[in-house]
Formats: sequence, C-alpha cells, structure tokens
Amino acid sequence: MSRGTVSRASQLFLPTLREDPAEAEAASHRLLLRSGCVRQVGAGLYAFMPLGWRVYKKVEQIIREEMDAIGCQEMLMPLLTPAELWQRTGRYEINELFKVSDRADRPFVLAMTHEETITFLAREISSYRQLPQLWYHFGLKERDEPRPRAGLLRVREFVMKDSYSFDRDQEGLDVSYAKHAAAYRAAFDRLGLRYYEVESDTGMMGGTGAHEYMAPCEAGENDVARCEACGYAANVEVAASRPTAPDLPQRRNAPEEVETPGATTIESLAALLGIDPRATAKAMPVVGPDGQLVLGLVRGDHRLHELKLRKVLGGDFRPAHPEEIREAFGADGGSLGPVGVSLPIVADEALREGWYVTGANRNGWHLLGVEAGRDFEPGTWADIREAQAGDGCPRCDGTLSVEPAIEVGNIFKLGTRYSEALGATYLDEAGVERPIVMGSYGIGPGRTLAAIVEQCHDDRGIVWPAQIAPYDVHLVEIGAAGPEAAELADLVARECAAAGLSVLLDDRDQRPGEKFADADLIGCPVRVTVGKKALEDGQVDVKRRASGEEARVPASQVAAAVSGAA
RNA sequence: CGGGGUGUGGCGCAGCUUGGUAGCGCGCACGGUUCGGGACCGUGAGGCCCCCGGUUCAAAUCCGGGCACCCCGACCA
Repeated sequence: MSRGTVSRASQLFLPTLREDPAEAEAASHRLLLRSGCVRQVGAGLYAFMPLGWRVYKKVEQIIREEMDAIGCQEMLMPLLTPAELWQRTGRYEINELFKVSDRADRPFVLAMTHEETITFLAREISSYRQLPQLWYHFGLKERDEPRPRAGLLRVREFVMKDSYSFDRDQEGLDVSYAKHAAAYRAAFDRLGLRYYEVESDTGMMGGTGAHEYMAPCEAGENDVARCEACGYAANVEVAASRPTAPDLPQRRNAPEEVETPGATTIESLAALLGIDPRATAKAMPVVGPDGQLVLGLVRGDHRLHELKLRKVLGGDFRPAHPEEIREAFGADGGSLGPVGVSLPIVADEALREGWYVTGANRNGWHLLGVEAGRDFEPGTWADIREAQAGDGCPRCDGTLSVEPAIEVGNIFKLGTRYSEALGATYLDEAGVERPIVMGSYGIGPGRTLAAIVEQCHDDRGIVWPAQIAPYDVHLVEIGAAGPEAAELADLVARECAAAGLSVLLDDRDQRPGEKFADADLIGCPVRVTVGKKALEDGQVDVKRRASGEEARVPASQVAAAVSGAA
C-alpha cells in the first residue's frame, strides 16, 4: 500500500477563483483555472500549478504503466534538435515548426514530434535479431499553432507520450500496432475517460493505417460519426455512410428547364419548387492542384468534404473565383449544373441513382430530372460528401449520429518513410539490408486531463475520477468549532494517511461556506467534515463528490469507509 | 491568414459617446463582531488606464500606428 500523506491547505498555494475568468469559455478551461490547477503564461502556453500537477502526474503514471506493460521501454529525447534531421525528412518546411538558431547561427528545430530523433537513434539497430523494439518517452512538443484555443485543449507547448515501434516487416508492425491499441484502451479505461477508437485519416504522411482515440465533449474540435448498433465509429474526415433516400418526383425522359428567379441556394430552390432538398444536386467549381477547373457535385442536402475531395484530386484545391465561374459556365454560382459542361466532373456516389434538380448554367434557371449517365458523365465517382447525422451506417442497418470530440491519442502505421530518409536499416537473415518498418503512437496527457474535466464536472466544479484526483480525501475542518474539532480533524487525517490515503486538510481560517465551495470546485472524490456535530457524537460527515451521497461515520472509521467505497 | 471582440490595482467590471484631480464589487493587510454552504463593521495598502506617436492649455477618453489576449472560420504531424 502506498504511503498516505496529509497536506495542510493553510500551507499550500491553492489559488481558487470565485469568478469565471473572462477568457475561459470551454468547461475544462474555466474549471482548471478556477480550481487553481493551471495558469496561462501566454497564448497556448500553460503552467500546471501544484494542484494540477498532482493530477497530471497521476495521468502520466497510468499511461506509463500501460506502456511498460506491453514492453515499451521508456527513455528521454531532447526538445532541441538539429535542423538537419528535419531537412532530411522533408519536414523542415512545415509552418507549425518552431525554428531557432544558436549563437553561431546554426539552425535548430524545437521538436513538434520525435520521429526524426528516434529514427536517428534507431540507426544503431543493425540486425533482424534486435527487432522488434518499442521505445517511448514523455517529451515536450512545440508547435506554432495558428490558433491555440480552449485552455489545455489546443496549446503550443505540451508534453506528449510518444512511442515508436521498429519492426522488420508489415506483419511485425501489425503486432506492435495491436499492442499499442490494447495499451491505449487500457490506459483510457483506467483514466475514467469516455472515448471512441475511430478510423482516421493517414494524412499526407502516407501511412498504411491509423486510428484516433476521441473523447466526446462539447468543446471537441473534430466530429465523429458513430453507429450505436454495431459500434462503427470514424472521424467524419473518413467516415463512410449510406445517404438517406430522397423523395424523388416523377421521372422525365429528358431534362426540362424551369425558371427559378432568385433561387441561388438549395433551401430557396427547394422551397420555390416545393420539393425535397435531397432531390437536388449542387455544383461547386474548384481549382485543383494542377490549376485546372473541376466541378464537384454533391446532393443538395450534403456538404462537400474538403479532405475527401482533396484526396480525389490529389492535392489542395480552392473554390473558383466568381470571374472564373462566369467564364467557364456563362452563369454565376447558384445556377450551375453538370449538364453540357466540358470540365472534369467529380460526382458524389449518392447521385449515381435517381434524377435531380440542378442548375441550368443560366442565371435564374434550373433543370428538372437530370440523370447521371444519360444527361452528363462524371469522370470520377467518389465519396466526397461529409457523413451527417441520420445517414445509414456503412456496416449495418443502423443510423449514424455525429458528435464533437477531442483527439486524445492516435496510433499510426508509419511504414518506412523515416527509416528510409534517415537510413535506419537492418540486415535480414540473408544479409540483405532493409529499412526498418515503423509505427508512431501519441497520447497528450494534458489534453486527456482536460478532456476528463470536460466529461466529469457539474455546475459547482470538477468531479475527478478517484484514480487521478489530486487527493483521496478533502477534509474540511470547521474552524469555529474550536481546538477540539481541529484536534479531531487532525486525528482523522492521520488515520486516513496511515491507511494509505492522501488527505487535503482544509485548516484555513475561513468560513465553512468557502471551504465547501472550494472542495466542490477542486473535486476530490470524498469530502469529510469535522465540526461541532462531530464533537457531540463522535461522528463525522462523509460526502461523495460524484453522487452527492452523504453519511455519518464514526471518526475512527473514516479511513475504512473511504477506502472501502473507493 | 480572414472576420469579430477585449485591453483600466491580483480577479470581475464601470468610466470613453460629450477631454478637466481614476471608480465599483471581490480579493489583500490590520482591528473587532461572526462562523455546518462564498458573513458584517471600521481602517488601510495597491493603478506607467497595453505600448509608441499625434491633436490639445489639458488625453483612460479624440486621431494614427503597433502589440497582446479571447471568440468564429481557415489551418492542424
């Protein structure tokens, strides 16, 4: 059993705030500031104050234990790294990278992640006999974020637990990847976090697989599509879905022009014609990576998903300018359609079947009954729409819901990109030199901590899961009850400590109301009150923060009552 | 990077339109009365009014230029 402790609030720095700081909107931001857990130093730069640091260390330790459990070896890498490593992997050009130089003007990089460094170190691996290897560290990361926000949820400097796997082949990587997935689930479960393991985008890093761990919360920055029935979950960036069936009008033998004055939005169009918005298609001209104009086509009620279209086009695109549109279509945005245009068309799968109202490429006019294949021919069919709530699950008969979530971890099959760039190779049994196959895996402990606050709070404060609470017991001593009450509180505190509990003894010279308010704010799982009543009958009040459940317990049995129920 | 907002004692804010000795609540210090859900009385400390420049007899207030922070969007290995 761990050694218990008694901390006297009168001697601690607990800068709780009575009012909400003006700059804080997100629940976790507000409560972490008010409870005195963190303070802001600059935009996206936070200090953990003593109370918050206690929690942080527990979060870190749980993650550490789960990494150790899969045989991952802890180490520590420097934050400051030579620019050359980044130049070699081609990541020196990333905008978010902090670049600095030393007194001799030699260029350095403040690491935003540690692939370069660890791969540099992995060059010491020389034989297949040394594989696989799993290494990790808790290391600072620096990112020149264009927009830090919501307290700890998006910051410019933070500690990340990042681990890296080194394997001889894809099969080995799959094993290392699965181990990490298991460790992450175990860690997040132990932390008391609600999360979804979702399929995610492999981005421009060209990996062969990736999952994100998403904690649902209001302040989340990502949207996760989920199916309650089968458990399917994916970032909307990659989520597949079955579109709802549109209410189509009578089929026509050929498109028919209809005058639609002023109807330049799907809403106004559907209202004017008295039709289902899902029976329309909207055309979005964009300029692709090669400078060519391309027409993106999605159903009227759908949203074009930029990332999906970017993948189809093979690079960045931008919406076409009004002049470009006018020149190519002879009409303006809001009246565009696929019929008769000579541009490449990328159409969303949802439009394969059926007939739709589209723009007529003539201001103030639309076409009824336009069918793909008959009236126009898309060069590419693809899923380019954003999955939306109410769509069908791609895996079962269920329905998708979409909710905001914050990414607290990810696992990523890197492949050989870094090992090839930096020359991390091994010799196989046949003496053939091969690049090490890598995976990278990250968890943000600080962001995870904030996500837990997002999920675990009420209108009075934080409700920490017991395993990461700053203290096991918040012992409130009612000062006005006199020296005997103080003595009794002290005794209870020592007995709890002897039983291995950490105790925050609020012996400050303050009124009971303030102490109770602070206890609610700080959110330890159990609050024990010792006052006049306790002197009368020897029983103290034990209150659970989460349930609000209250009981009177003999002073000598507090430790048992607390640890028993914990 | 685009749009919006805010900078006034430690915190939350008023004052700015219409220029004239810088205010309120909380907190803080001291004294007293209080004390099981953020008490009260008295006394007191604490402010380059974000910065630089301009206008003016006079600028927290008007004008110009910066900077910082927050929110929405873009971006996000």
